[in-house]
Amino acid sequence: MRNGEIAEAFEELASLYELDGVVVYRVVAYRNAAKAIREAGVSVEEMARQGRVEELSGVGKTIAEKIDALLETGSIPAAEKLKARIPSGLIAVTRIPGLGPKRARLLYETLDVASLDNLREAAEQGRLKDVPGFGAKAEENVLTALAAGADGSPKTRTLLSKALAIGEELVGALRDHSSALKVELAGSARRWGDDVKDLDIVAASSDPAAFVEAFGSSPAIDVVHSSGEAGARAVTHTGLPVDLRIVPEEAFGNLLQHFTGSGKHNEALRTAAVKRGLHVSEYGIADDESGDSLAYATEEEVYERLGMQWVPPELRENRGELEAARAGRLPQLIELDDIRGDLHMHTTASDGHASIEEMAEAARERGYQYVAITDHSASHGFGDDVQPDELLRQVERIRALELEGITVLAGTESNILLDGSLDYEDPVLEQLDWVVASVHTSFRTPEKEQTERMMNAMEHPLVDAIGHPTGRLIERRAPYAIDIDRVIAKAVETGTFLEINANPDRRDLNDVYAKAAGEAGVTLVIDSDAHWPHTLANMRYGVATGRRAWLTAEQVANTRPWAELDKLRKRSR
DNA sequence: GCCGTTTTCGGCCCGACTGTTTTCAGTCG
Repeated sequence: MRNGEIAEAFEELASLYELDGVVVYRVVAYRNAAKAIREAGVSVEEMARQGRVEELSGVGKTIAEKIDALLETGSIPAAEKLKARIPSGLIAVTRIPGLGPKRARLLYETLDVASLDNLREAAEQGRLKDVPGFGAKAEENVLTALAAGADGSPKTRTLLSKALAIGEELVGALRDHSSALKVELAGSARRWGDDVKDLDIVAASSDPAAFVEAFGSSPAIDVVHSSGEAGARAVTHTGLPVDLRIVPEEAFGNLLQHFTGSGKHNEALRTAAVKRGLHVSEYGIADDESGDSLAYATEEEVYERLGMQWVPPELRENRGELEAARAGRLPQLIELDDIRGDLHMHTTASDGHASIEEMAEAARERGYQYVAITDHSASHGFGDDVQPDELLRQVERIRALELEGITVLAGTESNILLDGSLDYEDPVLEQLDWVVASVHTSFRTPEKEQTERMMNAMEHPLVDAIGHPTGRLIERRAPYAIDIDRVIAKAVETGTFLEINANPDRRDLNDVYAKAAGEAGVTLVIDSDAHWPHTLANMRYGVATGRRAWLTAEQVANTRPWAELDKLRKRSR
């Protein structure tokens, strides 16, 4: 069973217990365990088999036993028992704004509301407003939410690249406002997560009223729901919620820290601070001993006051960054400027939209020293295939190029066939400078075969890197079934690089797997997979994933000049 | 239910808002 599926079972269990009314800390414990399982980076099923799940922070004896039961029988006995008493349809009811577990439970007990359909009926018949603690307003809010399309599913998220396009535009315009003192994008966008629920903008302004007014009349903003001197809540034309918060400049550091999150990072940071008699909020840090509360203008000062290094936003997920920051041992994270070349891109020979020269020139303008042209291969289909003779002609053209200031490498993104072999013969591959191997077919192959397919490909002496190793498309397609631990181990053993594909729809390897790979000693490459000259700029999403994976420049091959990278790969061993 | 620079028991972040209330519980971020 995959980590995500195990995590989901515990999230459901937490919701059921919450509806049952157990002490909140038990619910929190199950949710924390679910998060730890989801982000484990290695197979939790495998850990369970080895009796090691309690090594995960947040998993103790009780939850370990429940994991065992889940893996053995396919369900958690406690959850089955609860479902006999509490309809699981109530979980959807708790996702209606304004309704939480307590109120959903009350509706179940008084009105027999066990699903969203029941809820709609009760509200339409005017029965909701007579329940103690409810009123006309509550009933109206439920009907409004249902009419607006609330369907009890978790909130929709927006791909980071789409959210950033809007957020950077908004922030840029607000910085130009005459009253702007400080303006920053916060929240998960600042942490460079895969996707975001909303945009958080924090600001200091000499004239908050005028500033909020300017925000509300930005071209990207559709409706402003509420606004005042402290900020505003609005929605863009694309339906993305945006929160603007304003504080005095002297507390800007506290506000930025608070709204950058993550929630889990802040929670852990505050819990640790309380033990030292310090209380952290978005307004300042209160000290039990002196009795006063101090505000800080910068985040650096906030973290310093709490006795630790400033934590880069990409690391703020409560994955060990607080311990590292206290010990002064945060890694020196890779930066976009460290990248020397891009080793995965397409041209019109396959499904790209520009020539070799256009791609190379755009890369040179970005300051790169080298690029590899890696068009799709012989079995690719969709009319985008490149047959061996065509590839060899492309190699000749590349060798004959006369471009100043950039090295163009002849490469391929060769399909990994079902048996793990590539779709070019070795004599063809030997003519190339760089080989990326990727899975583009048979996504639904069972895990064992899919894993062995990829491991076989890594055994090939000419395969330099595996492209987008899990095949996921964020929000659109789940990763194919693959045992990532075995893939990582094989990458270490064979000296094959694993790619972080920087396409913002992919970001594959993801942060969790890339961190596991880095820790195991895998060398990674970060590539744009560009199909146009301008999408070479997607590199920043890959570097962000690398930063979220705690990677240093040292661990990423293409931070080196080509001659050095060349010596690092398996064919030079 | 988990966990330990205060602890193997007794805690477990902080603040704002809403709607229903005579002082606050529940929800949300």
